[in-house]
Amino acid sequence: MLTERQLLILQVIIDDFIQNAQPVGSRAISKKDEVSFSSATIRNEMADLEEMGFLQKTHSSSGRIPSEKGYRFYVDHLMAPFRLSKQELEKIKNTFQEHLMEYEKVVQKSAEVLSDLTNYTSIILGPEVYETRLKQLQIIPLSSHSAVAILVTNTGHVQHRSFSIPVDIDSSDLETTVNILNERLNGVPLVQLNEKMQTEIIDLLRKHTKNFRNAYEYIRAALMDDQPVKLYVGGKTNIMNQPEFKDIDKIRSLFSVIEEENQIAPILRKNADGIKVSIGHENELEAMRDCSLITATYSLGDEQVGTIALLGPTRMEYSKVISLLNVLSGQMNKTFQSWYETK
Amino acid sequence: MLTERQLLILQVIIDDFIQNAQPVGSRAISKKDEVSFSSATIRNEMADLEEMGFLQKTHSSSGRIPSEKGYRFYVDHLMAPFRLSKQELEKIKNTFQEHLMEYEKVVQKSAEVLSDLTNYTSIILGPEVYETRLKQLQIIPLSSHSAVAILVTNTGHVQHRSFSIPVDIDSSDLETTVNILNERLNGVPLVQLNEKMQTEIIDLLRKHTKNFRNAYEYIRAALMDDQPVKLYVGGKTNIMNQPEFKDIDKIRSLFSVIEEENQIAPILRKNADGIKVSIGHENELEAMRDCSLITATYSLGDEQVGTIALLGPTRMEYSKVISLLNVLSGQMNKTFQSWYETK
DNA sequence: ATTTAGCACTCGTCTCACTTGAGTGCTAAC
DNA sequence: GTTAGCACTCAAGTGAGACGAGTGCTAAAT
Repeated sequence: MLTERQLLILQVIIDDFIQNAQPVGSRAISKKDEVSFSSATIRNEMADLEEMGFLQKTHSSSGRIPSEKGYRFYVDHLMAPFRLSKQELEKIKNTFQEHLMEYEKVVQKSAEVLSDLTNYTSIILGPEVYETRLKQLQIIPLSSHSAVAILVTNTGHVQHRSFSIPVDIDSSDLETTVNILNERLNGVPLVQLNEKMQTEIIDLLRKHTKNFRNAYEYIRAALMDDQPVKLYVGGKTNIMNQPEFKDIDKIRSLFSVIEEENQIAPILRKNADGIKVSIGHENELEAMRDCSLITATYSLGDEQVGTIALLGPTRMEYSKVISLLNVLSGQMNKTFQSWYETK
Repeated sequence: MLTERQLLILQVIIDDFIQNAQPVGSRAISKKDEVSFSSATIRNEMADLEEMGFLQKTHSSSGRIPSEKGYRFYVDHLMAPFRLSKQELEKIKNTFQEHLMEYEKVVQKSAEVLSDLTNYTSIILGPEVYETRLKQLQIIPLSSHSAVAILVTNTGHVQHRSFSIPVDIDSSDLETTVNILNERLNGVPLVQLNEKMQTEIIDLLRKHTKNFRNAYEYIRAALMDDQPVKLYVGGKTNIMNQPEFKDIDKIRSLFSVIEEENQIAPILRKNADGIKVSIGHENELEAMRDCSLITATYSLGDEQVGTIALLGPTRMEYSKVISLLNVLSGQMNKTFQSWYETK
């Protein structure tokens, strides 16, 4: 167990290091107001803390820096709650002021605000589109041999796909198909769409259209194989501001992670409610081994959940970031709830 | 005027430097097969070429590197045409094989292929959406107090906007308005939409709807103030592979340029037909002062024009890039023409 | 009149020894 | 238990020397 004094010293060291990114020496600590014992005493305590794995040295005669275990302890037990400034709260509020009624835009703006207020990189994962429900399906002909299929969900999400119409498809068949689909599939979650089509609609279509298989397949293909996991990223270049990332190779590998949706998306997706902090090697991805990722969730309406995350060095302002994510996800929830209340 | 020998030497130097990114010395040149004179002779010629401004030294006793004037001369007069390899041509073709009928996707793929084949960063500016013509307008209600407005163009481009419906708007008014707009505005270029609405449609609307001003304003606002200059970027991290960009500050400022659509878009937009090469300080933007930007145009249907560009260091494989852009823009033209032929 | 060989000179880069300073660990005194 | 004192460590900075790639110039060769 740690003594009071050790707790204090650990906290001071981590706070200082988060601020200055420099190893913290015993003399520097002894000068702080909240510390009243001599540097020698502190040295002894630091040696103990190091032995316990909370601190480490960059070289044998350097000051201490927090280890990942140290950060973990800090986040779990030590960290003082952060009071966001008036301006910061104001900035967040403003994001939700202009009420454009599209979650895409709100999310994009949120990502920008987050990265702006933190100097880290924000990543927001859009909500699971497949949990949303079909509102309307439409085929709009563009020319004699092409058309665009549009799918609208209850959240106002629009998904579309152009396709060319083979000669053996009758345009009235297409129309009939769409009508039937609209009638029968309204309110069905996108994720069940395929299944429902296969089981319930096919017979109906067979009855009412000449060449049902073709028209049906075309509409299905046009709308189904999209993979709409949208990622919104803000402040990509902020990564480069952090002194721990002055190495180009590190930046490059981090960028690859951020740009590749299928690398980062599953990691963000699998978070339960609340705020989760992943420090250094707690992250799955090799490229993030000296980063911390802090995630929170938000929900759109009743069912669909998205994730907000901030990516920074392990030397992160955990306290501030967590406060920010709390406030922001709360705002998002409130806003979206008011749009999509299902009562 | 330059002598034959000077031309040869200049070409050899630039070719070599483009390959190796190292200052080229007289001895290295004299060893090349196509060069038959001694290093001393070459030194003399190099001194002359430097005096004329085509070459420069990194320090007083270093080999020569091309100046911007040197690159300019190379591009205009010296450069040997590049023969693309079978595999490269194959890769480009494959991009257009799977015929997804959406220019957005084709353009995105093209950007990826370009950056992939060059190790530079590709930037493609989407076509001027406003030159496309309105195909259909739709309002799809989401709930009692919200709806999504969808606009489809003749190119299959879909633009949408959710909005909340104020209580004083009658839903039948909305419907009537949309019907009238569709009837009257089909085929009108988006850029004229606003004007046409103001002049021709307003009277009609006044006649047929109770509270025309509101419904009309809402639809207008919902669809108009989007700014759909889409930028497709491929191979962002390629920038970091170039040895001239091992400085983080340079990378950061370049990234800012690439990410900020309104910085780079106007520059790309203002290109005439054909291929244009901007070397170093010929670029307007400060951040691009040691880059070259090579742009080409493509057209979608008959009127709308977009731009493909490659961004790399001034030490760029001009010859290869120009060949690639030629082939790719040709392919894009061909593909899009077949989709949107207006006969 | 060119072209070339030869040589002195320049400058960046690498290495090595040396210094400095921040910081530690340990011991002995308080 | 706490602190002062001191020897020790190591990173980072500095300056001298060696090296090598490359130049410019001059004088000889073609």
